[in-house]
Amino acid sequence: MTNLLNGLNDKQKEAVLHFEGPLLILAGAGSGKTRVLTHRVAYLIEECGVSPYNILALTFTNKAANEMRERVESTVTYDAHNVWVSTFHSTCVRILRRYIDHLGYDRNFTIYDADDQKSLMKDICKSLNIDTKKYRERTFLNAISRAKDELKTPEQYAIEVQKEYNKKIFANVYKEYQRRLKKNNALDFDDLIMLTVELFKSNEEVLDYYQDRFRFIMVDEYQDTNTAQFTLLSLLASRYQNLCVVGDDDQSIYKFRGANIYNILNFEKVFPATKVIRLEQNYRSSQNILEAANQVIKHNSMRKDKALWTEQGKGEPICYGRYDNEYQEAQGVAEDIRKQVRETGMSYSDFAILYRTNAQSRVFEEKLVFAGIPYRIVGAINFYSRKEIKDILCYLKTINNSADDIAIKRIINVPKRGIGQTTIGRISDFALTNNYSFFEALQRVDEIPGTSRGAAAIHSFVDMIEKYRARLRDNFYSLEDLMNELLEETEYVKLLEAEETVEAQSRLENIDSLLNKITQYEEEAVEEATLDGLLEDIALVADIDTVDDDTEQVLLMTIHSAKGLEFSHVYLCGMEENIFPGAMATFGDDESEMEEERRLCYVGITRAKEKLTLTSANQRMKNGETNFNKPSRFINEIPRYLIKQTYGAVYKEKPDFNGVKFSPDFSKSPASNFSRDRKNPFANNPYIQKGMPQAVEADYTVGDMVSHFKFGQGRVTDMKDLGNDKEVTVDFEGFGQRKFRASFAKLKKI
DNA sequence: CAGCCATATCTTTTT
DNA sequence: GATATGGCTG
Repeated sequence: MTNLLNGLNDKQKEAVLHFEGPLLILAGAGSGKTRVLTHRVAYLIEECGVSPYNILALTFTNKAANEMRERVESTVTYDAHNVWVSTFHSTCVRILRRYIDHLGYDRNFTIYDADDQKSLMKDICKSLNIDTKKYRERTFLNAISRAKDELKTPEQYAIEVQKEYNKKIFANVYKEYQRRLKKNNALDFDDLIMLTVELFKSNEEVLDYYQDRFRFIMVDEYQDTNTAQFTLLSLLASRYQNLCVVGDDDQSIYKFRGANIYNILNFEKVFPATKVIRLEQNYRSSQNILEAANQVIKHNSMRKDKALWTEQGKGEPICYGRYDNEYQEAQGVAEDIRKQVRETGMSYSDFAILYRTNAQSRVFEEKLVFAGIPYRIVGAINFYSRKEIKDILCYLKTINNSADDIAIKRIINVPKRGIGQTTIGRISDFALTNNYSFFEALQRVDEIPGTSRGAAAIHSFVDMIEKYRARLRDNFYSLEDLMNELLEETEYVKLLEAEETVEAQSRLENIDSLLNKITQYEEEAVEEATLDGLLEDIALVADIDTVDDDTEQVLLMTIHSAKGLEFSHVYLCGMEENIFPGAMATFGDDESEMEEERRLCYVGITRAKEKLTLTSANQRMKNGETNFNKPSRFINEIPRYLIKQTYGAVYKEKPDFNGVKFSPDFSKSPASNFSRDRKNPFANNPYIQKGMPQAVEADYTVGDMVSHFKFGQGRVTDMKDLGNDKEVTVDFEGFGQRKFRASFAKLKKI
């Protein structure tokens, strides 16, 4: 008992010692919430006699679940593995695998990822004659996802929007989408939650069983729950009312995914007996970092007022580096990391580079490779969404679930078998009119007119799939053998080997990793290793789940992915208006969007333990356009005395831009906030006087000597007219020939 | 049917 | 810049 409370502060102890009834823990960043949760699990088991079997702990990522499971197992002395620690989605899959037949689905259902959803939506738009130029697939999918977050069925959705004429099409699409999912025996991510709720609501015995099983429920990152998840929790907890949720409204950053902030703000209203405990002492960050975070988040109006404090010292100042462009920014960060590692002996794993959008990772990757720094990019392209991996998984999905049209269509002609778009179209139409699945239509290919050319290939494809199905059904071989034989028979590997390119080589390596994953799954499977178990394992992993904290590598990821993690040194990069906060939040008319961006900034800042570095670039390429953005407003929201502007090398070297001095106020960059496009680079440039001809006038010409701030003196050897600009070629002493845009290079005639 | 090139459009953020 | 689509040719 005593060691359960060792080293905990009074508030933490109070939370750990809470036994029955609803509990809301408002836990600020770094306030030791995981510790509280695990110790409370131990307390319930060891002091209150609760069976581990009756405890459920829910998280959002597998990484968080694994960490909590490990900590529970090392804290609790017996039977800890019986505690159900899992993500919302895995929990629901587990329940649905047992009972989904009550809802008219088959128990070996497939889980669709974003790619599969999009393919399905494409098919639907085609068959409903919807112009995807006018309405993009994503638009529908987003609307459907939001509806499901709110537990709205297609029928309810249709009733709700019947007065809005332009929404009618959405209702139709949603209805068709859901119909096709069911026909394919497939569920999307949102279905996992929504259908579990539906199951509980429609089936008293099932609900009864789980209510009794999960007598004590704990939820991490509660601020990110949506309405469906909240309903799920209320249903489960309604009998015993032992629901303990931990969250921080200041860290709510998933509104776009349907997170409902009122779940946390109104928790006490829904559960009137709630005990509320606030954890405000931070154990993670230095005082300077915490102060910066507090000051930034203070600018939000829609929040529960609170302030984190720490007993730690002030620590290092927050550094701000301002660079000319994103390449210099990345180089500056890479150099800084290398310097720190060399001088202080820190490990590369102590560093994280965080940014707002995945697109920003590319330049960092380039510079880290060049600097020889080991790194790992989290997110961006998930391992399982690589082409070769998806192809092979779709073979497995096809074998597992014959109703999954999307999977079959993806691989029916991969590798090339001479089954083209027209043939697939004919089969698809045939399937639709006769209400067959795509695979059933393939089996009846001889009845379909106009498909004779591909018929032989289709027969052998069908035979192959059926062969694997039969062997798997008869337990003929392991998943590993299955996959090896599949790779052999389809010649997938052979064809890649024949390519002899670097790209093919990396694809082959990825296939090897997938094979390893399969072997590992079979070895570690708790219950029987099955094909749909494997596919589900794969469908529900996020990229962040596979990150190993002990590997010597710098981590690069979005701030969203970094939630829940901590690092000694954090670089928050791309701190510019229109990047962070993003343009959507700035130009939208919804103040709450800006507040969400600010919370995201708060999350980013509070990831840092010892040192925080902010960077911005004056100029940045976005969607093939060069943008000039002001430094982020969030930088200005941090008190100046906390910030040390360090290696803004360019800022020092070039104190002016087109002759206008930089203001000492970070935000008042003269060249701020206009963007230019390729065709008309000066359209929005405030430095081009109105009425002036748009073409750039240069006071030098071929043969003239000019000077450049970096390369020194040189002779102009060529000038090419680009319409609105000129390309100038200069031969420098010592640097050779360089090409410039006259508008950018500030060349002076001498 | 497959492979190549031109073009359009785009970006938040993810289980 | 990168990716997805559409049209053309062999």
